[in-house]
Amino acid sequence: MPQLNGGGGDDLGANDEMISFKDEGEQEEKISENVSAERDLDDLKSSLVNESENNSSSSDSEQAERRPQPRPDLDSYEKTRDYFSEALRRQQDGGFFKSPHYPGYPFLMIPDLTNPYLSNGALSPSARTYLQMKWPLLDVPGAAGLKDSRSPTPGHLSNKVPVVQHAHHVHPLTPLITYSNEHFSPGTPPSHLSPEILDPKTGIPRTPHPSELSPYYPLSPGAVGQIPHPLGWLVPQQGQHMYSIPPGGFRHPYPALAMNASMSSLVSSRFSPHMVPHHPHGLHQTGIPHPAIVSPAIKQEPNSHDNMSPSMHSRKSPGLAKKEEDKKPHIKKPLNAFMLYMKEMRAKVVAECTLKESAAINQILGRRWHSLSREEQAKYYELARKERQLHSQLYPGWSARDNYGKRKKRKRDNKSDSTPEDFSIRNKKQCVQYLPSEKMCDSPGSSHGSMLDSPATPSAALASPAAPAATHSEQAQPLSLTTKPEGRLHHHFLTGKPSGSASSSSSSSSSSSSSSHPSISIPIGTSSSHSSPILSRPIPFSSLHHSMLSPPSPFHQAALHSHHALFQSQPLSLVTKSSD
DNA sequence: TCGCCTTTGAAGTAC
DNA sequence: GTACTTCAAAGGCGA
Repeated sequence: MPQLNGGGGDDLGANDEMISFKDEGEQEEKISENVSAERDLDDLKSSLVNESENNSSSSDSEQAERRPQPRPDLDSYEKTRDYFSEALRRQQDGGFFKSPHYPGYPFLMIPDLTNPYLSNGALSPSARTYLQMKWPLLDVPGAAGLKDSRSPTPGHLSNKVPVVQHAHHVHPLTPLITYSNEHFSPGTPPSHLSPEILDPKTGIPRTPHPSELSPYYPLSPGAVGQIPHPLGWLVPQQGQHMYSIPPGGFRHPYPALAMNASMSSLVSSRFSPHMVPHHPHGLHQTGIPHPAIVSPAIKQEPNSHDNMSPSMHSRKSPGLAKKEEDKKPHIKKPLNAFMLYMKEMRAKVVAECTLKESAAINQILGRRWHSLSREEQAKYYELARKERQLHSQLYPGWSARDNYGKRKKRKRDNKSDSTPEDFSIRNKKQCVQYLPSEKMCDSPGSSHGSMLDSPATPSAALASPAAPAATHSEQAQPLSLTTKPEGRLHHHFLTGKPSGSASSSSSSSSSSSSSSHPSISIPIGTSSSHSSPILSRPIPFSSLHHSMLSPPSPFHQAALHSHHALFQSQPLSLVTKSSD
């Protein structure tokens, strides 16, 4: 499969071309991409991306200092991730701006990321090498150093690692999740935390092995953000976090994780009072704060005194509960595969097309997502899966339901209650597309849609890289043409759920609706597609870069070909919205 | 200032 | 089991 580059490369994220941003490009383009175009593009992207990124972060040092950081502690692991990914990317590519598969998840690219540690608990050579390569500036201890987790890195730093990572199973997301933002719980980190560290797999508390403590967190990203650091450019720029920690971060169930930039102070005073987890009710055995925790302040007020978990709140009396509900930290949902992908690729897309509107960008990303190879998607699914796992571990009692109604107003509620007339009106309103019609921007890829639906075992899918394109085409059920766009309203309408298809992610018991990728729902003429790629506001196509439109990748072509019979007449337009 | 727009996926509710 | 809803990120834009 052309898109697959050496499996090994994958792991390291070296195969930049897997999904070249310009996948539309044919080989010739690819060649050029790799050479001059890439350079140009890199320059362009770098400048653009940096510009945008730096705008927000402008110089880390500067911003870190002047920016009011209302919640310095809440460093987004995401931003951190981005920074590091970028840094890593540059480091790895020698300055070239390539697109790793997981820029945001550099560690995920560690070969055998699932087990970077040797049986004896020591970091595996490969992992170590990886770390050193990826985080050279982070002072990754050498073999010996790694073992001595305490020496290079403060004990307080080390203790957070285990929180996220299990002894023998380093969570790929660990690095992302700025548990670094975490705080260290005071005192005797290891000893005190050890009992709280749960083995992700077993759920049994375990004592972190020294070797697993510091290696990945020689420096907490968050801390980096605050400390003038040579890695300034690595420091998270936008103060946003994927999972921010509530101001009272340490009061929430997972105080230990709350460490972050603000924690810089920690560096000096590790045991600042607020850092000490109150851990009142033993909400969480792990005492792990998670970036997903967002204080209501983020969107509301950061004053929550209680760090009670939602579940805790639920136990309170209605009135009180409601009141506290406003204060309680908002634990965000873990990002799904697409979201992860979006976060990673958004900057690139923005850089390439200069588009700023997320709606348009998301359309592009959505198409590109479909154009991703199975393996590539699998990686994101895997990441998402792990993130969910981690999230569930961190917030055992959390439920997506907890966030229901948190939003001020549900967008487009009309969806459910809209009448046909409404649709009609809406359709008229949406007569303009953000993106050009399928012809222009739609890629066949979009037609075949995601090949994987949260595969239960993405890794398994990956495990068989040998799978020929044909296989892909088979699995890649083109059909996701689906329509998610239309799907919103009736996406199940034709859904033929993939029987057992690639189905479902491990957790995907619910992959239900969305997992119906393979479903063949051709929205032709369906007016219901309010979620079609059609936007009310037009975006000049001129602003779109050709590369942004998902191009037919070989894989897509294969898929299309195999399904030609089915789709020949339906090239896939994502949506043929009946706008008339 | 707030909500919508858009995307996919996960998880929830409702039937 | 199916269908539908909500939320997750993002940032420009309209009201």
